[in-house]
Amino acid sequence: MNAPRSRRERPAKPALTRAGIVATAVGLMKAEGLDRVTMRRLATELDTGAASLYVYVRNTAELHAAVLDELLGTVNLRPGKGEWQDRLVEVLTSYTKVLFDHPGLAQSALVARPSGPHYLNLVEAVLALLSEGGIPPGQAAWGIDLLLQTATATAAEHQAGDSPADWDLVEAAVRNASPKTHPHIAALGSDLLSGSGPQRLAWGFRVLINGTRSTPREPSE
Amino acid sequence: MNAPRSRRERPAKPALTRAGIVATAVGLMKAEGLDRVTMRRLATELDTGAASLYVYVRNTAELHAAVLDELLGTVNLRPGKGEWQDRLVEVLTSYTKVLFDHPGLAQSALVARPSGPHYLNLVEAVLALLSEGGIPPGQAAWGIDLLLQTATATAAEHQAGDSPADWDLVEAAVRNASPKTHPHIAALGSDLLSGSGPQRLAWGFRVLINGTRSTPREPSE
DNA sequence: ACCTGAACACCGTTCAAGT
DNA sequence: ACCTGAACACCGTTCAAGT
Repeated sequence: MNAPRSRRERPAKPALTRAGIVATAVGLMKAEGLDRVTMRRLATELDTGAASLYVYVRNTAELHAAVLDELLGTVNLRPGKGEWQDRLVEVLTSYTKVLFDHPGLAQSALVARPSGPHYLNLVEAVLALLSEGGIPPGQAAWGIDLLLQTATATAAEHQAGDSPADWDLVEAAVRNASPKTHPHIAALGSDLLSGSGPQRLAWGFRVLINGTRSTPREPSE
Repeated sequence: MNAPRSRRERPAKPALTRAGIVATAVGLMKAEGLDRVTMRRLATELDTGAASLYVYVRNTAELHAAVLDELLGTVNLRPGKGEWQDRLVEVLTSYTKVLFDHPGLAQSALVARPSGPHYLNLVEAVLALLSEGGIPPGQAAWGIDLLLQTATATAAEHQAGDSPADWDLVEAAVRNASPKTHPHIAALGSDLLSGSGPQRLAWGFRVLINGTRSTPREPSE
């Protein structure tokens, strides 16, 4: 009890810093989801007014981007042993899972192009694996966007709606497709919706890896 | 002048119907963008209160989905002559362009799974082309998701931010990547960001078509 | 049945004024 | 320089009350 304290015992309001704001935002997001990470809600959490945050953060989009990069620090960039393709799928799956586990995060990754340090580490790790696999550099340079975009979009799609009602609609639409007007949909039927999420995603990554390897960029490009 | 009219000349407020609401929403979206298609704004346009719309529309997400399907009616499903791959890329590019031309639409397509009649027509057209190309049905059934998702995500990414500031950040991040810590990023350098949007997208579609053709689904799946 | 006004519970962002 | 309260201009959705 030797440190001097202010007269009244209070939760000790810490000085505002960008790092502190982002850290609080990450905590709030883990607790309540990204859509609750609003300027006003966050300000309340920090025991201040929303206006004060604008000294450290340009706007809500930038705040969400900072939260995203923080979370990307938890992606597993060092997969186990195995073929380079398997390890690549492992990294991409880890990335997808991080987005998937935090509703709203994938959405924000699609809208505001990530460029934080943890995102760069992810890009580097994926490029290293593509290089190890002998993918031509030009194709790797364009292919990585496709790989990360697919991961991000899959995460955004598969929990954004959240509501199974949407899925019921899709299922009904496929089932009710007339063989007259939509013969191919009718023929494939439930196979269009078959497979678990992870199964389809892993297959999708293989498709992209194989396609990137075998599809040259036009000479003029 | 023979039809009976109400005493005062007024802009003739039409009775509310779901079709009328959606049509007005489409007009509003074309004029001001999807983010202005709010319940309140739309109600003002229809000269009523926001609460009235809830008789015809479950919520904002459903309204946006209806607007999306309306717009999908303008996708070109009957491309010219040429190899099936080229025609497929043409259809997908048309779809991407429709989303791209209407800010916010792609976002909404990612969040609320489309299942309207025009969307089904698009799926049918793409499946027909994959079938014509001899893609095994099982691979086509899963591949179509990948194709449409890539189109949607690309549209969402490339105009959502809208701000070139985001891109400047990415560019700076790539340029400042140290060869020590990020050797592959440094080695590829500007090639990571090279190419026009349409060039990269067309290449991406080829990657997916080639990959879908050459990547079998696991027997157990 | 359909429509309405009012209410509840929120938003992002700016700005003049204070310390 | 940093922080604040108040204001401006909005949101989605629900509900009791009217026609």
